[in-house]
Amino acid sequence: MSEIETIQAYYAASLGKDGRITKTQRKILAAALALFSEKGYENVGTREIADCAGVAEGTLFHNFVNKNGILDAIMQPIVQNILPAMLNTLDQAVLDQADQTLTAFIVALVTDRVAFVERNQASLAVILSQFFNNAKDRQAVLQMVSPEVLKQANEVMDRLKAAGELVDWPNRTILQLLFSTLGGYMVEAVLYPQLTNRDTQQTINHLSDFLVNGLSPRRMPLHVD
Amino acid sequence: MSEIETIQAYYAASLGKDGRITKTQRKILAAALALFSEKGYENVGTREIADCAGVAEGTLFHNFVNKNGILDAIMQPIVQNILPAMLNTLDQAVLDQADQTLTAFIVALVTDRVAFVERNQASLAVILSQFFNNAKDRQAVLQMVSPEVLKQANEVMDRLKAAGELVDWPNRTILQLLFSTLGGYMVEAVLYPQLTNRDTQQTINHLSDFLVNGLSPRRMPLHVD
Amino acid sequence: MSEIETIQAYYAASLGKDGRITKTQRKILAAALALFSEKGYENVGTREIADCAGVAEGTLFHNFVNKNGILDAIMQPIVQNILPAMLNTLDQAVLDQADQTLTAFIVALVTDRVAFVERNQASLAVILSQFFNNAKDRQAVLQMVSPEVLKQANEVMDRLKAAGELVDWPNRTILQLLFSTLGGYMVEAVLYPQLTNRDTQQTINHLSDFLVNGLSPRRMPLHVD
Amino acid sequence: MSEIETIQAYYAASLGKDGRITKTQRKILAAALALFSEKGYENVGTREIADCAGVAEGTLFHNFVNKNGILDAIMQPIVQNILPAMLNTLDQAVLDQADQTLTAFIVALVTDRVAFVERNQASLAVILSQFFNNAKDRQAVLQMVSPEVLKQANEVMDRLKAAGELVDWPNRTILQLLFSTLGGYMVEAVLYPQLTNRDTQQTINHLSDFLVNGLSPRRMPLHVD
DNA sequence: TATGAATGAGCCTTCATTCAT
DNA sequence: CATGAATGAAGGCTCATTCAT
Repeated sequence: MSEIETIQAYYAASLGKDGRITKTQRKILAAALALFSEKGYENVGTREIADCAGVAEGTLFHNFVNKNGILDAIMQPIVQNILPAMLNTLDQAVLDQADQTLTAFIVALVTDRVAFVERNQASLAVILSQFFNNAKDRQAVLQMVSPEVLKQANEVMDRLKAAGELVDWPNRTILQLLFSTLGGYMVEAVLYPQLTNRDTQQTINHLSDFLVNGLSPRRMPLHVD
Repeated sequence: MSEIETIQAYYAASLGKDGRITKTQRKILAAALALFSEKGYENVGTREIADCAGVAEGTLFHNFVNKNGILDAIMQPIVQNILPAMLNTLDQAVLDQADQTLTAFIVALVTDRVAFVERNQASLAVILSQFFNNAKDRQAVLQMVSPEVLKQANEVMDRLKAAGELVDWPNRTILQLLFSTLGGYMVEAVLYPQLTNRDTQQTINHLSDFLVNGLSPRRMPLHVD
Repeated sequence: MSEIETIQAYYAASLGKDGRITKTQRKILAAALALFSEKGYENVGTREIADCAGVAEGTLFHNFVNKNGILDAIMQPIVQNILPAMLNTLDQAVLDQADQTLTAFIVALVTDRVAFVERNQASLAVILSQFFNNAKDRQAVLQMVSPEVLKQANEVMDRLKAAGELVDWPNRTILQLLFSTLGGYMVEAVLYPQLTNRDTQQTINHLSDFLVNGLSPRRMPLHVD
Repeated sequence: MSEIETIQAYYAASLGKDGRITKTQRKILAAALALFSEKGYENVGTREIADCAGVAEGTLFHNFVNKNGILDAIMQPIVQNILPAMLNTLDQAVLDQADQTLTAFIVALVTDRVAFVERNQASLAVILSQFFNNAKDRQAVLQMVSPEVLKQANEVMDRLKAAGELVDWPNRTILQLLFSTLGGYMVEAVLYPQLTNRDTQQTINHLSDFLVNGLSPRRMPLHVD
């Protein structure tokens, strides 16, 4: 599991490394995160952010060039970490175990991601919103995901298929089903935190069970007339 | 399956009934739909819509009161039809068959929804965007889904559970997994139509297979250490 | 006292003469009068007038050319009658009496005007508003007062001065003081009808007494150090 | 007499105290005052004000929040000073003299107000216009006059009545007649400055004479048949 | 004559951004 | 570095007016 899983932690860590993130910047990012996740990027003004952060409006532009720069600073760390961290989890789950089962693998993944979502609700809400908001922003989000990461993902899936633990569908299809299930959970957790099942362990069980059954190799194929 | 599944068809039908939707209104809605789905609601000006529709700016307000009125006119028919149509499909699938199997049920549902998504890409993109954009709009979207519909959904699931065809989890959980899988497909199809698998039948097979395996009653429960 | 002292009466009379004012026009004028007097000409839209009158918006322009045409139709009758009627009153008061006293004169005038104001509150509110609203409208109001009328006013005052009943100041000054006193009453009555003294007779007495004492010829001039 | 009797002087004074009124604000207020008094608040656009003041349109809103904020900034100082200053004049006139006569009192008041009007023509035109324009604005104007001021006014009048110098009518009636006479003068001076008698001293004499005679206690009441 | 959909100029206001202090 | 007054383009919306029906 990646060590840095929260926005705050991320910036704290960056600060520790080379002091790039100042106290002023953190105040601004915290204010912007709260406002963006509540009202949407387009519906929050720079004045509002400045007021809420307790700084002057000009300070925003000194530190982040653009209003969009603030958004980037919020999204980047998450987007750049979410997938690598996920893959790392997969990898560890497979490598650490003597017998590489889909079950162990899925459970590890789900457990990891559920925890991640619970820790980064606000940022994820912003990212989701941006992702769906318009074609240009969507491109930007996707380009943050490096091709390197996809290669790793394919390797993991191929290994499981070779072990007879994963259904023999295209990796792309499997990835999409995986993302759908985890994404569906994320959406509910992020948008309706108060409605979501509080019993985290049960949630993990259901998601895992569903995925394992859905993605195990079939003994007999589905018959459609 | 509902007869009216496309925005255009919907308005045409309304027009046939009582002439409520005029030619002008349709021109505006078509222009707005194209622009909103491409650039996002907030990034499209009323002037732009008017130009693109070939009418004066004032005409927008004459016909839809608000910029937001245009959005509503785009979203309402879809939102109010998407879930009822889905349930209707479920119901028919269960009732029409002598032996009520989960397979028949899921296949019918998936087939129906895949077709629906392919026919309403643009509108769905707008709805997705709005849904994630901010808390207030999200509320509006959800309130368009009547409680009546949820009651019907529960009845269908209860019937399948009684027949020993559906895993014995809370309906809420099952519904969420169902939505996740279909939603994940929808998101891909809507946002990246050019990347999506063109082989519709195969897509339906994979989604159905995944869901049937994932939601069938377990012979032996998942074992977690 | 002039026979036509109310807007409604005026239009009814016009209608009787040559049928110029139709039922539609009266509905429009009634609605416009109510709205203008409450919210001010600029703050009332043509749509609002049309709705309130129960006609289509286009009908307003068929009947009155302009939004301004409606205003004119409301103001004209009052403005063109207010001064002539006033002078007529003065004249009658002076001519009817064997001994032409200022008292009889003032009492007649005040009685007449108080009654007039009480009958035409709404229209007067509109006229007042327009009068003060901007220089151009003010010009328009004043040009509705014909020079003929002013000549008559001067004749009346000269006659009273000759009879030793009126202070020997310029007619302009006397007229202004007269208007001030009556105007002040009018403003209060028109703008705060609920606050105004309900005892009409006492009001008349005070106004008359004040004017008679103020405008009688002085036995000894005011001494200022 | 209050020391601050002109808009310009007022703002200059405020500026002196704590620098609240900036040069930019004064430019805007001057431009707005000129335009409002000429064409009426509703008929002046914010663009026009900005152009005329030599600033950007946004600057208006930066400094006064609203178009209405500009109006308030013009009206407030006058409205809040006009009545207090008037009462102060009354008070001084009565207290300063050994023998408290109505004459001295009225002359002081009239002299003071005539001077005030001549100095604040433009602002008064705006205030008059607003006052008559619609019910809501009228309320706003009246609420600017504190009840404290009315109490003082009553005290002054009671003192003069006790000294046998003032007619024994309700204070409300006396106040209304006083306001009518001064208001009538003001209206003429404000709306038709070029028509108004330039001989200020004579104007003061006529107004004073008229008021003193009109408001002195009667030796014999007016007889009406 | 009456209608009301269509018009488009103009309105007030918001907002990200700049820059002198 | 931080400030916040100034900017002006762009925004949504109102409104009197026109005109085909």
